Amino acid sequence: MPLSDDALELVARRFAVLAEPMRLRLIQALFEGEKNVNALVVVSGGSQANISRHLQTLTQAHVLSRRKEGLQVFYAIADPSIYKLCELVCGSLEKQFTKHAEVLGG
Amino acid sequence: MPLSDDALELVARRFAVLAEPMRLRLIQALFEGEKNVNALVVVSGGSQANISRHLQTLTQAHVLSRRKEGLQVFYAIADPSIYKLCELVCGSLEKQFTKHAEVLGG
DNA sequence: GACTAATATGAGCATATACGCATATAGTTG
DNA sequence: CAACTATATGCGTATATGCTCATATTAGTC
Repeated sequence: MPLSDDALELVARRFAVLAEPMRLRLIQALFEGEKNVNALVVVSGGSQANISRHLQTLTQAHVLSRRKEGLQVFYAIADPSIYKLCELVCGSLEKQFTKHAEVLGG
Repeated sequence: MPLSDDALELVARRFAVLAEPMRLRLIQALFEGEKNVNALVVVSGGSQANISRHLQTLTQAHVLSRRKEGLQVFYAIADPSIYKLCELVCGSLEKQFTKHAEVLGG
């Protein structure tokens, strides 16, 4: 059964949220566990403003969760499917390169 | 071990390729099996030019394969991980809505 | 070779969004 | 309340990309 137009839009938006290197870097950093904004700024190498915006995007998409504690805000992976998504894509890309290497190697 | 910047770019691009509703519609149509461009134009409801462009994007990303047969060009799913990717995202979105419904329902 | 059919592509436009800069808001401490 | 810290946001700009229209290319047919 095909997905409706609305469903396709949602799925597309979901992928779009994951389609930015900086956001992937943040997600990757959070694989280690919950972190506050400043820690994410440091580890990602981005500007505070930009990181804040990306975190907002990820949170609105329910990829991350947000927890306020005094002055700080802690973010964490909220959607466990993210782990498998990233694994799948990485695996697929690896296969692609392996094939490429085989072709190049003869 | 964190991914390199280059790897993150590749993963992001991979997600970006899947971040368009029209491309998802094409992929979904191809779940049934190989189809030529015209069939995809009809089923997707898009213009011939636009569909051709999207097919190019998907092929360059190695998501689809391309087979020429006379005047026609047949496209098919080349990367099997696409199935699981879509399943994962759909499942995750369903969970989100279920949760939402629970909250709304009390 | 002229004509037709199937697909691809060039050009231009409209929209989305990532980023930087500056500033606003929320919370803490003196 | 003033000063400070941590995070968020308004605004402008640059870039990317999806779409359309027209046309090019490729391949088959008479």
